[in-house]
Amino acid sequence: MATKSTFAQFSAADETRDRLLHAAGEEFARVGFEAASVRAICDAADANVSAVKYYFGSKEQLYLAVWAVAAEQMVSAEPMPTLADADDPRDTLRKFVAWFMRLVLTENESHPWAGRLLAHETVTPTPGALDMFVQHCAGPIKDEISRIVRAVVGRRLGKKTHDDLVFGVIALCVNAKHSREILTLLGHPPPTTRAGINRMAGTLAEFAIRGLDGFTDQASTNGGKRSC
Amino acid sequence: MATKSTFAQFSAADETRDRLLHAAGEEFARVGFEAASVRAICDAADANVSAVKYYFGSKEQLYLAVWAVAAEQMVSAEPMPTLADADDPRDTLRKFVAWFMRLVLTENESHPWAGRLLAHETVTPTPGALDMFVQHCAGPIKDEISRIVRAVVGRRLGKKTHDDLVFGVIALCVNAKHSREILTLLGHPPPTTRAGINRMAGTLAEFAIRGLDGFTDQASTNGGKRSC
DNA sequence: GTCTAAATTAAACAGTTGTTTGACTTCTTG
DNA sequence: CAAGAAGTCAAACAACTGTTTAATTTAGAC
Repeated sequence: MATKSTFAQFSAADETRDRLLHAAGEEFARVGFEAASVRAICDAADANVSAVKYYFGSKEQLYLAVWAVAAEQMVSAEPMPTLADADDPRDTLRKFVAWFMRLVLTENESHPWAGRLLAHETVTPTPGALDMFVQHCAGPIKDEISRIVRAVVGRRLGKKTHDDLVFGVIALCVNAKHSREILTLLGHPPPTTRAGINRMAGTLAEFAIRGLDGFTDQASTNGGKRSC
Repeated sequence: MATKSTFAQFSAADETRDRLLHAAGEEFARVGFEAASVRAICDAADANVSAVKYYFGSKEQLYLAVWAVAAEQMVSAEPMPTLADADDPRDTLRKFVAWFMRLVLTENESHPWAGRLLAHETVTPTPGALDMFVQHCAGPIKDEISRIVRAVVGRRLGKKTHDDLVFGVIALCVNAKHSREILTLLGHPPPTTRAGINRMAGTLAEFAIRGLDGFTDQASTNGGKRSC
């Protein structure tokens, strides 16, 4: 197979495929899997209705293809901060919270679909999609937060308590995205600019650090109350 | 109008209406407004398809009627703890977090639909429904948490910082419900028993109290670092 | 028993859904 | 140039959507 012609062939084929994938990403992100219409997607992609069968097999497989792209886009955005042995775990937590909130709240072209795809999945799970996301994205994030929390606290806690704190930190990071509509109606719309997100992340990181301080060895010896 | 006959007449009429309302609540909560089928609801209610027009006018008005019932069920469950001047605000926060998490995580017959209706609305808002919920349920809860946070911190903070902390506390309370699917896949399913919820609430309340302590007058004078 | 209003019913309406078919054009390869 | 694969297309499929119609049954009032 000649390189030029092969490239041209695949380029022509993949061009329609890519338009389809992009239009599907927009639509699935906007309204979710069920409510998205194959016809609307094909119209937006300037393709025939039967193109989705030709390139992906079915609406469901197109959806999974979109998810694969979205998850890939998400992990290949800004790299996740990790805790090195020499680091101050509190500083790492500050960096991590800021990174996480930027990842979740920023709506740019680097990962335009993941946030809303995930929102739809949490309410209306589709077999396969959520599992893939958890394994590739949520799992590693949770594991790193778990390490950081362990380092900040400085001692082993009961598993339930430890996990509650880990998911508490996660809650602080994702809630603004998750409850965006309600927060807006309550007069506190989430920030969208990088500066605004960083400011909010700073406040919540301090909140989390002080919260975790309540579970250090020191703090536990006087019943969790501050002694000063 | 004779009381007996009137009662019988209205009872007969409202019986079908109530069956419809109940079946609709189940279905709307399960799959959301768009995905719910009028025919499926009527089948479950043992009623004719045209009954929803006869009793409610349209699918949308039936949905709003379900929402009205769900919101009413929610506010008339366990009463919300409020902060009295003489109370220790930290104790009130502990009680409030426990109450809030029970309200959100408990799945009983007192408010079987509200949680999932709200979950669908946050992702796919329906004009009217979310506004009504925010005004009747979310608003009062946020206002009370705002008062409690103000009392715990013991001083006026900047509006943004204050609101961030308020919604941080809310995030801790609602995340387990909100992210239930993901938490389960991550091996940390939210508690369902009253005891389990109260235990988790205890951990998160201490986390929140210590977190807020970082924003007291005392703490701010030494740059947010603990001096002991 | 008659009259009337309330309640219920089956059937049809005009759309939309995802999927499929078979003919048609485009392009690469021999 | 000719064979054939790759891609595209309009049209139809059966199933479903919310809504509406008009006929029918039910039940209480006089």
